[in-house]
Amino acid sequence: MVVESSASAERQRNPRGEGARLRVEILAATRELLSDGEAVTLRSIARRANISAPAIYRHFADVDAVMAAVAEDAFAELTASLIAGQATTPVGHLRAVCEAYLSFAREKPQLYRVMFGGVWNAEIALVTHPTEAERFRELGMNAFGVLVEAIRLCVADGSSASDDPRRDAGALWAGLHGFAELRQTAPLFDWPADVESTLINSLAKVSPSR
Amino acid sequence: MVVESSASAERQRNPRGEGARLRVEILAATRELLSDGEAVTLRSIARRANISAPAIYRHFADVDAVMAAVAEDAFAELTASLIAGQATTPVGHLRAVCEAYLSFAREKPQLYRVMFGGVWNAEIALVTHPTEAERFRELGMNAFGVLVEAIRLCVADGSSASDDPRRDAGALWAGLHGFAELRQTAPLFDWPADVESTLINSLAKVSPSR
DNA sequence: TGTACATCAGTGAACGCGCGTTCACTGATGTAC
DNA sequence: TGTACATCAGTGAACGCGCGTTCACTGATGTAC
Repeated sequence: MVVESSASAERQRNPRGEGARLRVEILAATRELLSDGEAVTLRSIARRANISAPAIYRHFADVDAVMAAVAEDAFAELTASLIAGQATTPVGHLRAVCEAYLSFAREKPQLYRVMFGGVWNAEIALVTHPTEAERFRELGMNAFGVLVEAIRLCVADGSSASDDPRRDAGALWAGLHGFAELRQTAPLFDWPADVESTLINSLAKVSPSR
Repeated sequence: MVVESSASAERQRNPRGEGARLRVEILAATRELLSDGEAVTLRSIARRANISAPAIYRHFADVDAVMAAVAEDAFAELTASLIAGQATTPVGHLRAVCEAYLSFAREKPQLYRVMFGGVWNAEIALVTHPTEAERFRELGMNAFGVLVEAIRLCVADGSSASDDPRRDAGALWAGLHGFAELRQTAPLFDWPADVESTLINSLAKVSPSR
């Protein structure tokens, strides 16, 4: 049984200038709900963060604003994880980037869906929050740029036959996204073991390794 | 203003043996909500179908059962549309299949998401409705089989260099799905015009046409 | 140094809403005699 | 042929719930004098 009013007994208020601390606690609580696969509502966030529901309004305009902040952090994490790998060759780097992308999607599926899965309806957001939509486009382009650059390095190196890295990176992104999502959505489908390498080899036009 | 109780004034009850008629009206109402982008709830379905909410229970166990029936119909439609095209060559057929897939996803995005988008959480359904999950696997396999067969025909014809049509069809499905979804989710991304043909040419290993 | 006060982080009660689900019912229609 | 009755498609009121949002408030803490 959840007793919402017990919050005050367990929390102690943040000191004066540091109300911003609650902001990060709210975001952390939202992430927890997502990773536990639970429903994200303003009230469920408040319960997780052990605060009363109205306290969220001091930090966010509404529940969409919370989700936007979560998504923004997630984009930064994704981009960081894409470039985190160490590789000795351009092709090795490209493979590491793709693997990092799929790992992110597999390990944080709900978070991934907030970013790319249309949970947060893009078409509506485009109309109602044009500034935010543009911000996410930029964040997405940062991540996409890593992929384009990885292919470009392979081309420069002679290991990719791509004649249009941006187009091929777009197709590869589609392939990785589709694979990441369908693996979740259609787990009963008997996925061939080498779909990932097939996507990379065919779309980035590199030769199979080993 | 919606007056729910006016339903009886406008509808006339189905005759005795034909209560099943309401079943198809319920499914049609659900499809309308989806294509209008409105929320699908038991009550919203009832409002659309111009019946009272409890009337749905005579035909479906719950709202999930309605969605399952909608998805089932949609799979049949998708498979039918994939094989509807007339083509003179195997490669032409393959391209027509892929185009039909993307058209379905573009023209009925919400319906497509019910089938593949994880709106209807696959992992949970797997546990709670194992029989239904298996049923959907079969329906999905029917559609997928069209793609595999299209590549096989190209191989037989000498126009595809695929050495594993099932694997390449899996990768192509991922690519088409990812492209279909991201085009919706990330409309601000400046998609290259030829992503579709790049996916087909590279993953089905056929040479560019014209 | 002591005290009055402004600030501000957060609470708790309350609201109206739409939801899924239940229940007893209604009333037209087909059927049995 | 007429009538009583069973069937059955669908209604309408009611329930408890969780939701987002509002509002007046509380009470600890830093600051001004």
